[in-house]
Amino acid sequence: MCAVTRRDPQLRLEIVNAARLLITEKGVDSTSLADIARTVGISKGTLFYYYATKADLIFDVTDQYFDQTTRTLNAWVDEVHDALTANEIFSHVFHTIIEDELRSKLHHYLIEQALTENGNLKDRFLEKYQEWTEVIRTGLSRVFPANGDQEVLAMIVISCLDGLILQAVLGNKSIPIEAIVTHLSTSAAEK
Amino acid sequence: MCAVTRRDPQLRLEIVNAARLLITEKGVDSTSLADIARTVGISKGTLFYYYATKADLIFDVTDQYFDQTTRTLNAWVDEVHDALTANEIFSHVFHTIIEDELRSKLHHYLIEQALTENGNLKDRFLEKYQEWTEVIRTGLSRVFPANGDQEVLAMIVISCLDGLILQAVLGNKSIPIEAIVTHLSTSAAEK
Amino acid sequence: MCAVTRRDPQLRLEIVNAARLLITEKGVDSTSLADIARTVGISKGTLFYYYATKADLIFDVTDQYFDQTTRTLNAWVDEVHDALTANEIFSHVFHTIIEDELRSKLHHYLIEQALTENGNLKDRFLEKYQEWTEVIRTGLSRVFPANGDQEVLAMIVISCLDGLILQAVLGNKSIPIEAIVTHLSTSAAEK
Amino acid sequence: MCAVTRRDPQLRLEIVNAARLLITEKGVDSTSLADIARTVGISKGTLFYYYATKADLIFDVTDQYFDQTTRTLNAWVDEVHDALTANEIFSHVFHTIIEDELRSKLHHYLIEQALTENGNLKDRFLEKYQEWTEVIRTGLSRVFPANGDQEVLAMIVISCLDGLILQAVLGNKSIPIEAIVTHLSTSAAEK
DNA sequence: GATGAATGAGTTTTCATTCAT
DNA sequence: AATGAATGAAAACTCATTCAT
Repeated sequence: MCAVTRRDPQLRLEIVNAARLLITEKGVDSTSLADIARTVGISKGTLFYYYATKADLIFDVTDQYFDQTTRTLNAWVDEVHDALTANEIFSHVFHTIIEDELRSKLHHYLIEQALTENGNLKDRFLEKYQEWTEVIRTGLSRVFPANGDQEVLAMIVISCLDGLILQAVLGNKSIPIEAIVTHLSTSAAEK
Repeated sequence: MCAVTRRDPQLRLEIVNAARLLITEKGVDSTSLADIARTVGISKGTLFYYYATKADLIFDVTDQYFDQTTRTLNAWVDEVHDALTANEIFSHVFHTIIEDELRSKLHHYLIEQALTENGNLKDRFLEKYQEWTEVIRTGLSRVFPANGDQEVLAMIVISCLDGLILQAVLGNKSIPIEAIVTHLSTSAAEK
Repeated sequence: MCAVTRRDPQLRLEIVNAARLLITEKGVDSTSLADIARTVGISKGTLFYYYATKADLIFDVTDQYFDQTTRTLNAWVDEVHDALTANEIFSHVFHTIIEDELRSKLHHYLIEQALTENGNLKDRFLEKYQEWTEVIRTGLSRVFPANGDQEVLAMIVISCLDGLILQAVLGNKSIPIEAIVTHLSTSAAEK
Repeated sequence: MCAVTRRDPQLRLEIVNAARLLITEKGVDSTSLADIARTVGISKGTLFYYYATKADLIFDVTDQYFDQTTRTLNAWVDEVHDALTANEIFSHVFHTIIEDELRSKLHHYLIEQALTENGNLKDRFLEKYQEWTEVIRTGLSRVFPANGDQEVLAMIVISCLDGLILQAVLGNKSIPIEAIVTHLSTSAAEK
């Protein structure tokens, strides 16, 4: 109607949600625009009207994923307070992330897309990784005040998570999350 | 007739190498059999003569990758001896792995393929991860004898490596490898 | 949106007709989708838009053939009345069917396809044969009322027709249709 | 070795047998030369050495089939003597032919091939059909001496057989062979 | 005589994108 | 704004045939 709401934002959201759903199930390459259109219940023509190329749509899916991940991380950090031990926090975060198979798959499918495409998806991912590392660092600073190594520890935490996610997605059912968490939180405290 | 000389092994190797090269550059899905044939300098028919399906070819590429990775890991562990500190060993391994961008890309492209395909690639990856974890654990047991946490530490090391590789592949040029290595080897020693 | 007008029915019909024509000329296996698309004057992509697989298209060609055959048989039976002798009816039917070379070729090509493919084409053919036999039996019951052998005679008629069609398609120009018809109708009357 | 036995006749026979076997199972089009070579245990090169084209091989398969069929028919006719009734003979022949599913399939696959190819297979089939009709006529003349209609009856018998074979191959399990045979032999006798 | 590596023209199928309505 | 019919370029795969050894 008006210039601001060009292209019904509600439908736009539905498209992105459907795309994310299908990508999560099958990966970017195996998800066709016809699939997405069918899932939303619109025609391919309409889909094209909202997203001129598949890359544009993936862009928005990624954006949505980035925002959600960042919000989740921030929510965790906000919840950190004195009553919780480092071990408890780590344990909660590791379990939640590693056991969310759908999210993990999407994560890797989008990274794969970033590596393959020639656009700026790689840069956007890098930027996000820095942002997420910073959020984690902030959280760590509340648990272990006055410890110089927080940035390094944040990177270790994020890397470990990514690596464990990968194994979880591959089907590793016996990841010793508790032991890993204990090791990491102990080493953090001893610093 | 003779099973050993069936289908010129030299050409077979060339095909796998070309496939690995192209996959490393563009990913599995974006690498067509025509691309591979053209790179090797053979016809698509000949490629089919050597590999009846794309999956067969990917299988061998993966096999080759698995073998090389395992050999590299074993070589490192064999080199571990008293004169080296844990820090030195970790540093060497992390630098070598993280900075090998080609290998890292291939690693992720193959994992992506494992997640998407319906075959047994996931199982093969899982098996390899267990094997690699065990190799690392053996190495750690030489550096930190009589330490019960070696298995967990091995998983942390591998996960960290995977996570850092991912960021490296995405283009993160400022990974504080030394600091991370120091943190990990210190925490390992303190246990 | 509307199910009825989905995919221009006119073009759909043109495709089936072209497919039937080409199959009649060359058989199912020797008729490529590219041939059909070229004959209709559309792209292979458009052909796919109307028929996602070759099997789907063959299905419709077969359906059309079944319907036409059944209609023709029913029309004949409807025309049976007292003024006609059994010999006249048989003669008309045998001449019409045996001399329609195109129809006969299509018949055998489709049966061949039924024998080779793993789908349900065999079952559909069997069902149709039962239906056709029943139609013939109904016709016979009008010519030879109160004769218990009508079912057997119907099978003999259909089998004879199939066998003669086969020879006609192979090029036998001297099938003694009249003599055969006389023999069959006489034997039927004598029962 | 010598000019007469060029190309080991034994191997040639093995090739034809293997080809017939595979064609009987899957049809001509779905049987590749590689399949045949593999079944015989020779290379595709050797196969090509014996049969320069696939058509040549099919030619010999057909020849063999023609010879066997003619021999079988002749054997039946030779066995006809006074002690047997027409009904007994018909019954034996119909059962034997209709229930030999493999032979029936081969029969239709080869006819299909005759209709499709541009060679002289059609003519050869026609010739054989005339020969077979003549053999049957000879047999009938022993059972029903001094009956002018033997040629027509022979055609009816052959056509009926072809038609019934077709339905048998399609999977019709309830062909009333006895009733059909009785009808045919009675009508023959009444003439 | 026999081999099997190599080929290329062919097949069916897929799908992002375009565009007239 | 929305549609869906149409496209073309590409994909993986098949296989009869050729030919150097």
